[in-house]
Amino acid sequence: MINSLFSHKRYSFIGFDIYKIIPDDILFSITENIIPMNLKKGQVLFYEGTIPNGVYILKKGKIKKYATGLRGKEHIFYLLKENGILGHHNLLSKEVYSHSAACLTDCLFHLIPKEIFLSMIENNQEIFFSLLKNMSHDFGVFISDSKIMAQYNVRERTALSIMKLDEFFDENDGFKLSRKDHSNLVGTSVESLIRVLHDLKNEEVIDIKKSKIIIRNIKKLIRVANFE
Amino acid sequence: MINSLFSHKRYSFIGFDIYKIIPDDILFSITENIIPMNLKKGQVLFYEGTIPNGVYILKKGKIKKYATGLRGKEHIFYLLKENGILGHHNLLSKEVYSHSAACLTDCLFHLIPKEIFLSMIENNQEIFFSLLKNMSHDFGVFISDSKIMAQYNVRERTALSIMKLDEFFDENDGFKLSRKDHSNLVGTSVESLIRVLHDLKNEEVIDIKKSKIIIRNIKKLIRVANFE
DNA sequence: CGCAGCCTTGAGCAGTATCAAAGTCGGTGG
DNA sequence: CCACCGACTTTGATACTGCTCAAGGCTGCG
Repeated sequence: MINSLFSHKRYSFIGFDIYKIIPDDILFSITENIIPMNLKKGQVLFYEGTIPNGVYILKKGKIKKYATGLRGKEHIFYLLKENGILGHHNLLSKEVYSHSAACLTDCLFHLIPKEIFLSMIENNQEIFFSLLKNMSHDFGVFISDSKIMAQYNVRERTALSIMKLDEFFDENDGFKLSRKDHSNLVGTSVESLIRVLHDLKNEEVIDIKKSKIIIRNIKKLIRVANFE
Repeated sequence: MINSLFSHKRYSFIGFDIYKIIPDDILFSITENIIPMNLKKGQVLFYEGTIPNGVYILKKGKIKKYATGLRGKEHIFYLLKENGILGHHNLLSKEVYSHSAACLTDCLFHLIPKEIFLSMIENNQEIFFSLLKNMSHDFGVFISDSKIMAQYNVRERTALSIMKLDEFFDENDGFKLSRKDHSNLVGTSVESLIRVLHDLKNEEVIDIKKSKIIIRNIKKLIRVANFE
C-alpha cells in the first residue's frame, strides 16, 4: 500500500542502481579495478569541499548525504541504500564535493577510480544515456523536496518523512533513526520532531517502541502529510 | 562586487547557455527546424503534468519555473533569462513536466523539436558531456537551495533573494518583481516579505521606489543574509 | 476619474525554536 | 552482575517568528 504511493520515484528519496545502468559485461571487465572499502557506522566517506577521486557504489549498509549549514547544523537531503551510487555528480562537474556522506550503519563500498569511471561512460553510450536520464529524473525529486521544505509545516513534513523512511529501511517492524538525524532530514529541531511524533502516537497513527517508529495507520498518516 | 560573490554558480540561479554547449556548425545545421514562438508577459509556456514535445531556448525575456503546492501556492525554484534552455530535463527523463514555466516579461523562444534535439545529442559526444557536466553542477545548486529553505529564516532568505534577483535582472537601477512572485521565490507570505523589505529599507540596506528594489549597502545585505 | 489590481499596515494567533532540566537506555568496568 | 557514565530522548516553559485575516492606500490604465 505504501509502495503504491511511492511507485513513482518523485515522492521518494533519490538514488538508483548503478548495476542496472552498467551492463554486466562492462562491469565484469573492470572488476580488478574496483577497490572494496569498509566503514563503520558513523564514519564519514567524504567531506564537503574535498576533491572527488572516484565513484562509490554502496554494496552494503545505508548512508546519509548532507550539507552543513547555519551553526554547523546538518541538512540531510538524501538517503542511499544497497546498490546506490554516489560521488558521480561532483566528479562529472569537475568540482569539489558540494556535500558530505556518512554511514548510518556499517557499510561496504566499491570504489571505482575516477579514470576507470570516466572512460567507462565515454566508451559506452548506453551508460551515458542512463546517467542522463536518471539525473534528469532526479531533478523532479529535488523540486518536490524544496517545495516541501518551503510550503509544508513540521507536522506535514514529519508525516511524509515517516512514509519515506519506512520505505527506505524496508523492514517489517518499523525503522530506527536517531532523532537528530531524523530532525535534520525533516528540517526542524529535535524537540519539535519529538512533539509531533508524540502527537501522532496519541492519535494512533504510529507506534513508538524504544524510539523505533512503526506505522500503525497508513491512511491517517497520508492524510496528515497532506501531500498532493 | 556582487558578482564576485556569485562567481561560482552554486549561489546563483541555475541555467546555462545552450549556444555555448551546441557548437555553431551543428546549431546552423538545424536552423530550419527551429520554431520561433512569441509569448506575452504572464502567459504560460508549459504546464506541470503535460507531455514535453521539445526543448525551448529563451532568446528574449525572462521566465519563472514553478511547481504548484498547497492550496495552489506557487513554489518558484528557478529563474531563467536570455539564452537559457528549458524543458530538457523532462524530455530526457521521458516524464511529463514536473513543473510549469511562465513569462515574467514578453518573451521569444526557439523551440527545438524533440526528435531534432535527441538526435543532436545522440550524434555528438561533446554536447552530451556538456549536458552531463552542467546537470551535475546544477545538483550543487539545488542542494544549496533546499538547505536555505530548511535552515534560513525569512529575513535571511529575503536578503539572499535580493542579491540573486539583482544579479538576475542585471540592470543598473535595481529590479522589479511582483511581491507575489517575490514571496513565492523566498518561500513566505506576501505580507511577511513586505515587512522584511520595510525593515531593510529603514536600516538603509535597500531603497524601494514604486515597489522597485535597489541595493543601497551590499555589505550590510550580505551580513543580513548570513550565508556561508 | 474611477475601477481593479497590487501593495502596505495592523492585530491577533498559531507554529516553532530555544533553553533548561529530567528521564531513559546501552555499554563498560569494577 | 551491578553500578555508573555518557549519550540520547523526552518534557516543560517561554519567547519569538511568521501566518492569516481584515482593512485601507496607492497606481496605472481605460
